[in-house]
Amino acid sequence: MSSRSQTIADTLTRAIIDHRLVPGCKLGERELSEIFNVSRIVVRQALIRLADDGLAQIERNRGAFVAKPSMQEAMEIYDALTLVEQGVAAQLSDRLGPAGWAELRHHVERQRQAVAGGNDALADVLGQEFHTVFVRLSRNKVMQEIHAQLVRRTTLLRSLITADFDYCNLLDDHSRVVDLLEKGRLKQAMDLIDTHHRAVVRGYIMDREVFPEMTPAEALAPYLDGAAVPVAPRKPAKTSGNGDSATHVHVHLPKIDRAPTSRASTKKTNRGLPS
Amino acid sequence: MSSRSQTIADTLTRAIIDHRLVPGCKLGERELSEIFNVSRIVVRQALIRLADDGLAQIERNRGAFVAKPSMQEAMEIYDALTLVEQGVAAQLSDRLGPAGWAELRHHVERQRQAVAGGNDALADVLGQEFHTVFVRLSRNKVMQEIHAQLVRRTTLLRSLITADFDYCNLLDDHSRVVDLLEKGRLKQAMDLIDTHHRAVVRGYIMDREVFPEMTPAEALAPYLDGAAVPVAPRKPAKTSGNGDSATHVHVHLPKIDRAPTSRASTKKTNRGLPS
DNA sequence: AACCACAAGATTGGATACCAATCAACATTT
DNA sequence: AAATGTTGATTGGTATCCAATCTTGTGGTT
Repeated sequence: MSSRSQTIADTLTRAIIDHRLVPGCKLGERELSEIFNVSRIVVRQALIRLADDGLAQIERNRGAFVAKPSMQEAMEIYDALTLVEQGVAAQLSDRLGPAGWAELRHHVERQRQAVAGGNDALADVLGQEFHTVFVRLSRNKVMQEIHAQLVRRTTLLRSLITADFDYCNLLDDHSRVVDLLEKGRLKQAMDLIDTHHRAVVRGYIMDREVFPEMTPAEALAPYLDGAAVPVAPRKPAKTSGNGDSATHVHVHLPKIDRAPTSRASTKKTNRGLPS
Repeated sequence: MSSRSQTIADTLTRAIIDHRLVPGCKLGERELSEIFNVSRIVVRQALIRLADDGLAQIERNRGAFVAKPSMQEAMEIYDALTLVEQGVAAQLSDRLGPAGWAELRHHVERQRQAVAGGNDALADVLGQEFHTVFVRLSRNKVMQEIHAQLVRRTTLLRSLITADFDYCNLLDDHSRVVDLLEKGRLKQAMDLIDTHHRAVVRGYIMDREVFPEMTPAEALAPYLDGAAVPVAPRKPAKTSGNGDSATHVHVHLPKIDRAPTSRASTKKTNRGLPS
């Protein structure tokens, strides 16, 4: 059994990438210690882990908040992710054996069937997973961990932005990347990876503020007893600034202009996560 | 001022990359708390940070030790580093302006002068720094942090292995990488980066055990009062197994075969760090 | 009404003391 | 000598306390 602070950090990480804890949300020590029924010190250790992973930021004497990356940082994260996946692609094009290619194709096929069957939730999960499988085939655990961390941060970003892209065009990218790589057309594959990520980023419109729809206690409740995992807790981001009806609690506001500035033209919200 | 656990983690990191704390060395909570004059809790937080960075490993109910990566992990770290630097090279070849190229050339020139002047210590530092400057020019803080972390881990590796390579051949690699990149010969530059790192790794012979030559208290003493930074505390790795004269304290031994197995043909020890 | 100063409350960072569980090394017994 | 307790040391964790700092609310001033 690993340490308790680790399991709490894992739970918080889970809640963040599930968008149940949104950027800017305050993670108070006392509050969390009551939720998890541990001492404040264990909570603080968990928060240190989160901060090291870039998912939270700790401000001295102010406390910890779910990280709220700037647009600049968002671009950097996607650039880094692109760089890593391109590099892995280059390695795989040399070293990957038949079994590896088969696994990639199998995965793509499973996702295609999910899409065909209308199972959007599964398709989303598989789409996310593709990148993970891709990197795992490099058989480099260090690289895997770096990649996983970047993926978590991109997932965090998605609750801060409003997606606005042509979703369907992204569906075939995975398949084409595998094709290109296996045929040895590395350059084209790398370009496609770049385009793939750029297509996601370009559609992003970073909203000024995001309002939590529940308290940390409510957000974390589903994870506590190790019971049912919530299937699709994500809702489309509310971008209208005056939607102040619900309990907008515990959000850290810079106390300046919470004016309604973002009227995103939401062709398609990021309910379905890009992959 | 940042938190105390952060400064302690920084100090320990420093001591590790300076090879004053060697892999396997036990980092006891009570001992460190007395050294730094803080409570055990702060020390534990610092150790969590170190473990997250891959510089320490915490074993449940056993304590924290300076990380002792396997040969496999060492290869993976170098592969990851290669991948990152190749990716940065690809980005720079597109995006870097004249000022950037000038900075790189200036840096190489400074190192060359240091070598010419016989200032080996400075040359080593500059050689290490080149990679950092290189990545910084990508203007991607996320990538910088990932790279810095990998560099720290490679530095850690160097106290676990015995270098055995032709040192002089590496000296010009930096200059040639800059040349190739500026001329747009990206592929060759990337190959050279790969070769550069491979040349380092291939010369490595991983020793079975490494014995600390001082207690953590002695190792950390120079950093405590923020006073003099030790210039070159590094000694060539002792590889003869029966050199059991000094105080081999606090090392974590698996209790099996501490037999003298490594008789490295040390053409040139890694007193001067490869860069 | 806007604005500044100041006091009160809340939160964090940290110290200390204490306890249970576990591990390691030693001592004992066979 | 090997197996088996026993004991001490270390870790993981809790509870309590305290100082420093931040936030907030209050009240006076313009």
